[in-house]
Amino acid sequence: MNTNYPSIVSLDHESNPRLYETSYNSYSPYTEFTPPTVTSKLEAFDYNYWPGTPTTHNILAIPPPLTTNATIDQMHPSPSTSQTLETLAPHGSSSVYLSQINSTATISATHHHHHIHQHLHPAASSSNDSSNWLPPTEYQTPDTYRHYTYANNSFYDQSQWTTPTPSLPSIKFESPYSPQSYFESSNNLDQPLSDSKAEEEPSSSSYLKCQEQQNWFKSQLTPTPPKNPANGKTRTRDKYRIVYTDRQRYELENEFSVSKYISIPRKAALSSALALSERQIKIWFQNRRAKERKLHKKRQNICSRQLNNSTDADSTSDAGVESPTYYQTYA
DNA sequence: TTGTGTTTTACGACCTCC
DNA sequence: GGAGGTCGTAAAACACAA
Repeated sequence: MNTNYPSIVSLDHESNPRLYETSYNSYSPYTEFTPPTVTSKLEAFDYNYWPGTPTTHNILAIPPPLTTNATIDQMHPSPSTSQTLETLAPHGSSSVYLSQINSTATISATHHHHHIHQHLHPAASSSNDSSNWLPPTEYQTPDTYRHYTYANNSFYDQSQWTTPTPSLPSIKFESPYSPQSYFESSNNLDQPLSDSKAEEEPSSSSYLKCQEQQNWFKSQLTPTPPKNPANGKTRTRDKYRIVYTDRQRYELENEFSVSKYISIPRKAALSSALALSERQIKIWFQNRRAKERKLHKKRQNICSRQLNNSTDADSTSDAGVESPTYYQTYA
């Protein structure tokens, strides 16, 4: 079976482009991990591909409306619009329907993940409120496509960008985060294509635009930097701490939901995938466990108060997070 | 807008384990 | 001794009521 999958690299078509962080905030609160409702899927189009290093990802993919020949993912059929939802699974990975992003969406990708998305709808005032969604006829076709061929359970990149359709207005991705000078030197996340593919790229405006988009996306992997990252210290007078992007938090939370203690290989993988140092990953997990303990303690206090239990001597236990055995005595 | 409380990064002190 | 754990805390970022 051969199916052309449209892989879209698009500009956000909204007049006020929303950043990745905003969208995640709106339907997938990383702090609580409440699975988003089914309806929220219609707020965004996501396209994903994996040309690099190992990582784990959650993916949402909804095809553009013109892709009538797209295969519908049988595992996650759309509840309302049977022809428009699909999941995309290049290179043996799988992607998911957003409503399941926190339950069954953990994906072991074999390659680095780059992610560019397009909002198809204005944000719903609530996740169940579809009254202000744009109708499908209002979807905008992205200006460039890249086709994959699906065969033998794999996707094969045909390595050709479509000719841009009438150019979109020039949209500058002026993220408030990540000055270019910072992320340019930070890592190798600007390798969205395999080496062999890169030299095949036409030096067209669409390709340059694509690169610009990838740079923008890369900025979403890069936290607000310290003023002077070169000195090796992040706690400076200028910048006491940086703020992680929602995607970084999301991936960290995802990992935390799998295990409260991160393994060394996973730490290295996350460090690479999220453009954070291993020390930052380690400390994030330490802080996250502390938060868990704090929340658990609070819940316990409430519970014990409700039970009017006067014997509260044991209420300081750390049951929220199970420590490694050799730390339990210390704790 | 401002004041205030909470959450998020980041670290030091101190500890255990290997 | 080094890595990584908890605990406590600083300060930035954020949320929100007034």
